Amino acid sequence: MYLLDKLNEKQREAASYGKGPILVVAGAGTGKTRVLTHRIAYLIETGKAMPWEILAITFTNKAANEMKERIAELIDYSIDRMWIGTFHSVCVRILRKNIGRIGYDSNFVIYDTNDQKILIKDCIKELNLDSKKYNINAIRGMISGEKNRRISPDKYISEHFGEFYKRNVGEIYALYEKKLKIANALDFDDLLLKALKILETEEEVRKLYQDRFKYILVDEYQDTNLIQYMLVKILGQKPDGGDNVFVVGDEDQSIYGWRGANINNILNFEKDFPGAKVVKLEKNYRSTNIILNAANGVIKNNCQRKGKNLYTDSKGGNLIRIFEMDNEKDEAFTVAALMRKERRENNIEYSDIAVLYRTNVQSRALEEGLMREGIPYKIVGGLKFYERKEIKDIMAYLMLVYNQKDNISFNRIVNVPRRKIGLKTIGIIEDHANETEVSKFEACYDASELNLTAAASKNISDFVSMIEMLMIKKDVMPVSEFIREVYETTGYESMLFSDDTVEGRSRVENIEEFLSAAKDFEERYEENSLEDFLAHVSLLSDVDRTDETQKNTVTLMTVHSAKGLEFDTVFITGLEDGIFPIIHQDDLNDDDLEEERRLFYVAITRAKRMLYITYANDRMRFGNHEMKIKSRFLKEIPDECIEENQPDTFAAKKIEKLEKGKHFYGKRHPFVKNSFFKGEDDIKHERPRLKSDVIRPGDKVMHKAWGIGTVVQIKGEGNSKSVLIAFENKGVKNLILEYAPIEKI
DNA sequence: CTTTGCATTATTTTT
DNA sequence: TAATGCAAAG
Repeated sequence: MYLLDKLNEKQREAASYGKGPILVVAGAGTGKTRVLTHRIAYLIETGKAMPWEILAITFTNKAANEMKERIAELIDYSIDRMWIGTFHSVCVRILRKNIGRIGYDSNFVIYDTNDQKILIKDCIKELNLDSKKYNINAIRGMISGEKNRRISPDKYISEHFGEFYKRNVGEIYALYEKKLKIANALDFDDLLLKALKILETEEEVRKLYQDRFKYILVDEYQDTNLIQYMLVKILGQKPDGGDNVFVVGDEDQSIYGWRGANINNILNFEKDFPGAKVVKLEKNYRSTNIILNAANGVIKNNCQRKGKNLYTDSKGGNLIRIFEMDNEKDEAFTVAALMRKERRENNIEYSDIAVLYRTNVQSRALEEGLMREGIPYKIVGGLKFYERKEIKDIMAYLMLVYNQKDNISFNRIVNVPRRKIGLKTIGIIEDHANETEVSKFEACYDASELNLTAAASKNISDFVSMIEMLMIKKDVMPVSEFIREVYETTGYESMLFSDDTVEGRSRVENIEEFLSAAKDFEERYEENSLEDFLAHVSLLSDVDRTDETQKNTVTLMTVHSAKGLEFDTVFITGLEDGIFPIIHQDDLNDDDLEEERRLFYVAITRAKRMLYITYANDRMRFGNHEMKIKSRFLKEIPDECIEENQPDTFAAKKIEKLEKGKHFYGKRHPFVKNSFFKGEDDIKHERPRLKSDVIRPGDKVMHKAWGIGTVVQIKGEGNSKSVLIAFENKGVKNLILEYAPIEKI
């Protein structure tokens, strides 16, 4: 069939497989997305399924969108009614329709990690427990873990009744669940759990979806957890008794064990789904032979794997260059210098370059280095737009208007902007809410009967009427307009406008950006109600959130975020023992080490052509200098793939210069040169020069000495290109483009 | 009721 | 280092 012509034999075998369970073991870069999209297209084109009879589950929304686009190119049918999304978004869809059956209202809200923590904190306080001994993050993790093992609070308490600490954790867990229920809210785990529960207990619903989804496809199967496995299992069951699931994954890329993902889901697939077919894709189309050999050399040290060896037709490739650096600032500088070199010598666009690291904190030093060096970059997951206060506040308004039981959102905004509703007023409301077992907003209706001052009572009722007005408006306005309405009528806008600081202004800008994101959402999706928007925003992953409009910038991200992506040139930074592999508290068990190794394997296999690895001898952590030794993983890369380097001459010269120079900064350790880039003058003349193609007559430029000017004319070619610039008050100057300290503005 | 300042503590990875 | 929390003062 022509559709499958472009696939290799193995890929075709997988894509055209008939009914029954099948596992496609797809190594990195072996074309698994291709197989998935072609299989879906194949099922539709051959009449085996209609678009709405297909359910495809991806790891991120971005992956889902890309898959939709690719499928749309392959087939003539409309894909609108095809379900493609993450486990979480698919479950939300199921829940909106059916959650009434298990005692929730269909207008539930989704609580993110941050909301969870607030809730847990409230629980600890309410139970009069010592907040020092009960660590919120740890407890959040424990609750999530128990939920995913389907252990109820009661069960947990009875299992640990003799253990004081754990019993109390159980009490926190119980209260946490109760509070969620009162708020008609679900956390991330609940989205999957409640959907599963409905499918298990409601036969009608189960039959409906089992019937509807004739074919189920799951990507990144190695990162599914117990609940996700059960969802796949139950949805995949067909009337004829067979399981109809098509899963794609790679045990060597299982990197979410800490989140409950179970590598055994993929390792035991054939046991779990009797009669399963297994197809292995081992031919790699992404990386050079050298990079593949390095990756194979590393991953073969793992035991938890079925074993496979990636190969490629392409021969050779560039050696992997490994750099030993003094500290993280040098590391950043060297990365920047090498990037510029790649661009200059190999014509590599910045957008084809990625810098990967193990932990998010490492991005800071890199960011500073790139900024100083004038290399455009974007950070995935770094500064979280949707976690900024102003965005969370507006979101809280939206959530409260949507679901008046949402106590977390209520707390967030009752008094923002100031409405003279203080802690004691809220306390009284809260007590009343607890007594009568209603939400705080609902408790506000009784404000006049409570022991409040007249003023407080009035303030509360004004607040209530404002929210009620918005509740009416939400149904008659498009989301983006409605959000603006909220922004204005709640007084949030005037609050921001009255703040004249830089911070205040950037908040206004952020809100504007948020509004345009809402507008964009409204135009892009057909299901674009407030409800859809709220779910959409809650379920965005870091990769989904990154600004795609910024072109030609390098990308900085964690290795986790890089899963599924590829770049021409990749830098893996911080290859130090204790950082990568990360060691938490002195212990690193074998399972953890294997996961770290898989993570390193994922990092290596992101690179298509060129791979750089760096490590620093001294890294600043918690404001202290720490001595580091190079990662044990580096020894696992076969020698013949590596070229060990000192920083290249460009950087080395610079370091030398600074060493004997006067730039010794740092308050606590004056003897360590830790502010490498503070030497402004040294940097300035090595800044990237303006490329002639980015500057045109009419452009405004900033010159270091002469200030702002306008480009009049560009003369000459190549290196000798010169530019005529008219400066304000300084006359017209002729400058050699290559050396001129000018920046476009 | 709000703001300020000092002290403490946290860093894996994220839907 | 930077973010958060708590106490004290305005």
